[in-house]
Amino acid sequence: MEPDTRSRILDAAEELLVQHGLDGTTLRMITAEAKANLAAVNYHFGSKEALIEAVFRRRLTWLNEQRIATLDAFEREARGAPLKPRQIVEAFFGVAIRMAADKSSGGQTFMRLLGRTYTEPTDFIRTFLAEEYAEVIARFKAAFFKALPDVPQEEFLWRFHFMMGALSYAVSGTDALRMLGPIDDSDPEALYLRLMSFLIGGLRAPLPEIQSKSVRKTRAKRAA
Amino acid sequence: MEPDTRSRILDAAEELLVQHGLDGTTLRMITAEAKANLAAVNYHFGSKEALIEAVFRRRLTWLNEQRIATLDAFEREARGAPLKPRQIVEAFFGVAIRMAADKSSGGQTFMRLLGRTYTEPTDFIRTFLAEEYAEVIARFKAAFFKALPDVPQEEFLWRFHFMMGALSYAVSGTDALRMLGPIDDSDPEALYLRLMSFLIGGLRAPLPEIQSKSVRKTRAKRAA
DNA sequence: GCAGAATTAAAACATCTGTTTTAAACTGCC
DNA sequence: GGCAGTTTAAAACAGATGTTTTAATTCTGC
Repeated sequence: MEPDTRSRILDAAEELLVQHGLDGTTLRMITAEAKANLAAVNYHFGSKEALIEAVFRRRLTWLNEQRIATLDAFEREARGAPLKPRQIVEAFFGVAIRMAADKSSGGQTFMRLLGRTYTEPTDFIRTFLAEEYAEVIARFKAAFFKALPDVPQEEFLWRFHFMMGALSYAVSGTDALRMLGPIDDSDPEALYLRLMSFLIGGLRAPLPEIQSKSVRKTRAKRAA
Repeated sequence: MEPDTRSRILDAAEELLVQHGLDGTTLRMITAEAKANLAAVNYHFGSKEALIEAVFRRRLTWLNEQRIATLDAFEREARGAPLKPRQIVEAFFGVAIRMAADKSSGGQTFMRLLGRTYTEPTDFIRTFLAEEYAEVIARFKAAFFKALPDVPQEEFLWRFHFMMGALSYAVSGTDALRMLGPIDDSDPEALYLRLMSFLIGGLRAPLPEIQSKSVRKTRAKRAA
């Protein structure tokens, strides 16, 4: 209860949002948890939407700065040479999962919230995410294309998307995971290693032989 | 408008649920879309929860039957020998993504809904999903352990979880994907090939060297 | 110590939610 | 044709939601 009302509301909102989702979390739940008055949300943030945006911005800005800083460090070290795929994956996904592992700073809660919201954006959160991600995505696309020039752009974008999905589930909490059976998720370092192996394996997998639709049709005809 | 009220409600609900989520979809939205009366939902299904459950059950039961049937076919063909990992991935994830690609039967809508709901289960939907998945998970776990006896169980469960995440994003619609840049998602067959490559690459990646926490501590001490 | 601003508190607002009730319309069957 | 059961229609219900209003309280600079 020590911090000021505004911070208490942010923390409570973050915690509750990851548990109950954007629509499922009410202002009354938040203010009760934060031991603040109901009207305090609209006073400090203006609206529920603005509060949610503030919850995201607080952590996401920092996360993406970390990603870029890590990428910068690797590139400085490489002196113009392409990075190893492993380094790029580390800078983007490794940083994220380390943040998720950081219980003390509340990063765990946030990463679950982010992964959860990513596939179900409300209109206002979608535009917000696009802004917040624009720079970091441009940087990582460039780094990847430089590191793996033989991988077509489109192929890479899909793989990046798949990797985001794996990351999301990795940090999404264990409800879905427990369905698979008894499993230990208490070791964040182990999770980090597991996810990195998986992602790099997927990223470096042999390219599928994709033919354009028109080619497929032509060949099908010829075969017939 | 041709089919009966009950079916119209199911279709409308499925469509709206994937767009607005479980809480974000109201009965009034559903009945308006279905051109039915508000009370028809409670008349035909009893409650909103029961309607949602019906939406899931209608497709999920069929999907999991398909998965098991495909696995059965492969195992019959193998005559007791372990399946190839590629076959098992095909039976579980390939079937799912093919269902998602099937626009005519509404499978596309449903797979997006499923992927979206998987990480944010309400209590009632969590228990429902656990029931509905129990058999199929047991079957696939067994098949995988037989095919890859060198992979520790825990490692495999995590990878399976990651693969579910990749599948989820693969079918989750393209809002998140478009953030990455202009990309063509109109070819379901290409998506299928891409995802399969990625999944198998991740599944067969080198195992990470994970030490137990206690070992890590010991080594850290020794190094100091 | 006090005026003025910033913050908190409490109550009320209109609106929307899922559900229920009541009545009307339809359907199949003798 | 008329009557049972089934389905739709329309209205109303209690409760919850985000927001606003009004008043009290606390904080800040002088």
